[in-house]
Amino acid sequence: MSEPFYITTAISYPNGAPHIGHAYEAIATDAIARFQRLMGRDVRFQTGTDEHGLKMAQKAAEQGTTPRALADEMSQLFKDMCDALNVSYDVFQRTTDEAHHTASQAIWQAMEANGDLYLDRYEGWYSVRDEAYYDESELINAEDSEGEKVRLSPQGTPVEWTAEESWFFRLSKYQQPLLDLYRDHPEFLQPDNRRNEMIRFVEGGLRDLSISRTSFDWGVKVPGSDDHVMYVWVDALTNYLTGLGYPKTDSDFGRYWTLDADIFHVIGKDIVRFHTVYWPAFLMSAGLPLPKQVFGHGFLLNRGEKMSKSVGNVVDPIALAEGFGVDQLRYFLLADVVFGKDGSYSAEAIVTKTNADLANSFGNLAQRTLSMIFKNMDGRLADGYQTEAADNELLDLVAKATREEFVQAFNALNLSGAIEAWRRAVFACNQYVDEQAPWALKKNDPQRMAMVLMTLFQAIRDLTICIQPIVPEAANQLLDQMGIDADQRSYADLAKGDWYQQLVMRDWALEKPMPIFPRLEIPEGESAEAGKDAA
RNA sequence: CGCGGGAUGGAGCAGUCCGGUAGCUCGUCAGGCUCAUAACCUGAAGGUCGUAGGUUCAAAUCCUACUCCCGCAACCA
Repeated sequence: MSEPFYITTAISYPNGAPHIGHAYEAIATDAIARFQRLMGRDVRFQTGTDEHGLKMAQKAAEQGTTPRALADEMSQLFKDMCDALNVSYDVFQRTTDEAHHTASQAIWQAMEANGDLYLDRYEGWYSVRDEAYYDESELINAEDSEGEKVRLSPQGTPVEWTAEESWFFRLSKYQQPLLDLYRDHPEFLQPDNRRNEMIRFVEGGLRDLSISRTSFDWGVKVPGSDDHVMYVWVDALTNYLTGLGYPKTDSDFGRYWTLDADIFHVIGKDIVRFHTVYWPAFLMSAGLPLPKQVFGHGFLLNRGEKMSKSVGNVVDPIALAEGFGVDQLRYFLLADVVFGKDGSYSAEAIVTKTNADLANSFGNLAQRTLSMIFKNMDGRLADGYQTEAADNELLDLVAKATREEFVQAFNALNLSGAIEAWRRAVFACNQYVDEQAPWALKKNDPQRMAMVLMTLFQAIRDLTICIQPIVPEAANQLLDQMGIDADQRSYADLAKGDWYQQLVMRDWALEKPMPIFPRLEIPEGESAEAGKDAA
């Protein structure tokens, strides 16, 4: 059996509809999962929703519904989004599932058995209106209507010194083990700048963490303390174990969550602390293996501005996918945004990028090639294929790009770099078409024309297999058109050459080719705005 | 001294860790081709790589100071 590879997105907090950022994370993680499958790994891919906590309870109260009903409704939206975007998850884990409560309580008890939990009082500045504690340093000094000095929360609500009984986790105990982890395993937290941030944070000292609440009850009950629910992050992080069957060891948990397994969390840069400080500390405490890598990706900005509901620039990812195409959206986000950095998107950027790369360069390359084969060779592949130097050069270049450059960049999580390597190979193919001018050969050297078209057919097959993780749907369609068997599309198959002869032997014939990437138009209004920006 | 990110041809970006002819896309201009999705190919113009110093034979890249922009400041990907 092939090597296990466990990859997850963060679970989304569904107190609002999914936005482009959720879509970005799901798509990026999906691309990596698909890539690893094509590399022959036994991939387990999980995503889901984190449905507990105060905000969900508040939101439900506002809407006059129950937290459970709200969670059901909102969670479904996230699942629908993943499905709409071709996200190939194996498990969609909800934290309200019964099994998840069991798992969370199990890890709690494991931490408790290790002596890392204790009951104490949590004291701090509490805002009743926000239902949240604030640090002294966050408070704002102000005066009330009578001119009395008062302290306000960052949201401008009154705060009072409050004490609440709470369970604590001995996070302080794990300061050095965590620093050792960052030092000995720099790959644990990527990109590097995020790791440096965390090292600085941990070096600054870790306080024990309050990990239970008594002020509301929408959460996982603390074992033995029925009036306490777990701090949402304790239960949220545990979802990565739940979906594998933890605490049962004879489950997938025993296969994917082991000391030497690849365990990979893809998360947003805002929650790096939870995944690289709290999570490994919890796992160490519970005596469980740690993830191999946590990757904090960047945020997407709408035309360079942060998305916000008040500005009204929050975009529904499903609407984007419907407007521009799922593969187009995926391609844009993965090719145009450097993985790990913030990126910017806009309708015209998506249209420009995907038209240039997918429709004009790659789609048109496939279309012009397949059309010529269809029209001039009855859609059949030439038997007795004889190459010349130029053909070999092109095929070598494509092989190098798809089997080496793309794979190396992808393994290094340089997704845009991988796509860049692929794109350069596409350019080389178009260049080759121009130099060889098969339409001219058609008149004076049909033999040679056939060889040129066969060279292109092979190059396109390689390019299409290569790009599957990014644009799975279109790649499948094209490979279908080209007669490539579904079980001959892995990266291992790239190095094999017998597929061509197989097609010849079975007298396979191409049908009239259909363009896979139509050109897109910039929507009305968007282009006007672009003009305004330029002026 | 709160923390972090950014400043590279008209626009958007890569390159900065590991100094050595400044790269990509879009846009513009000129030419070629006509197989193809008004697509493709070639060439050109356009940058003192935020500012000022420093190290070096050599700095976008290392060091120092400064300016401007943008995020964050314990639960928003």
